[in-house]
Amino acid sequence: MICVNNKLSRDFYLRPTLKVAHDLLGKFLTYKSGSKLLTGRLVEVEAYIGKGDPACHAAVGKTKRNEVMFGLGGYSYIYFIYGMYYCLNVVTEDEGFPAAVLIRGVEPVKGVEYMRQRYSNPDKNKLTDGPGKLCKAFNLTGKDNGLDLTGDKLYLEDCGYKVSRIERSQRIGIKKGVEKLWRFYDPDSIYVSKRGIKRK
DNA sequence: TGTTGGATCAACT
DNA sequence: GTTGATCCAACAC
Repeated sequence: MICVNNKLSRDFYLRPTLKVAHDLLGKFLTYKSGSKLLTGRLVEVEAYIGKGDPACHAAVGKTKRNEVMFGLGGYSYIYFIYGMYYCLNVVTEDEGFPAAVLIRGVEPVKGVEYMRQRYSNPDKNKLTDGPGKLCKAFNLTGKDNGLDLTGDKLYLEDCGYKVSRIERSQRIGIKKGVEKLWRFYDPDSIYVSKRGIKRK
């Protein structure tokens, strides 16, 4: 799949978060790690919207950790969790409205051998089927928080790929706001996260 | 200054 | 189905 400089514009991210989440499926995520180019196609995402969403980090108000979510859409929000993992989010909507889309799963497209190097088990097959795993594979950490997604370090592109089916469900791994059907995924991909499959 | 729990994953039983 | 790994932001004191 050839894809040259077709980055999603700022306007893409400034739309309502549920629309952005839905439209992100099938888009290509690229990260430049040194001289390496790492790319994956999005297959699973979740929306976290505003102070009224109890599962959203912004529900407690603006803090040092979540402040990028309060800013303009089209930036990365990366946070550390469970002492071991990072999670990548895409900030959405206008400045002052805190919302983001969590990237939960991608299909590796480019740089797979480099992603594999980051795991101790060299035979590991599924490297990007889960939010913590894909950050590890892409070498995304706290240093990449707040990056401009219309820039050159970390960005999303439309490569003309069309997802044939999109399904919707409850979000995974949260205790509050469980009733909202704000998770979107491609049911035909094997890179949908394991917990995501189990919890149906 | 101290405590607590989390948008996870892998390795167990 | 359960548990351990392992950090830091948030909040209570």
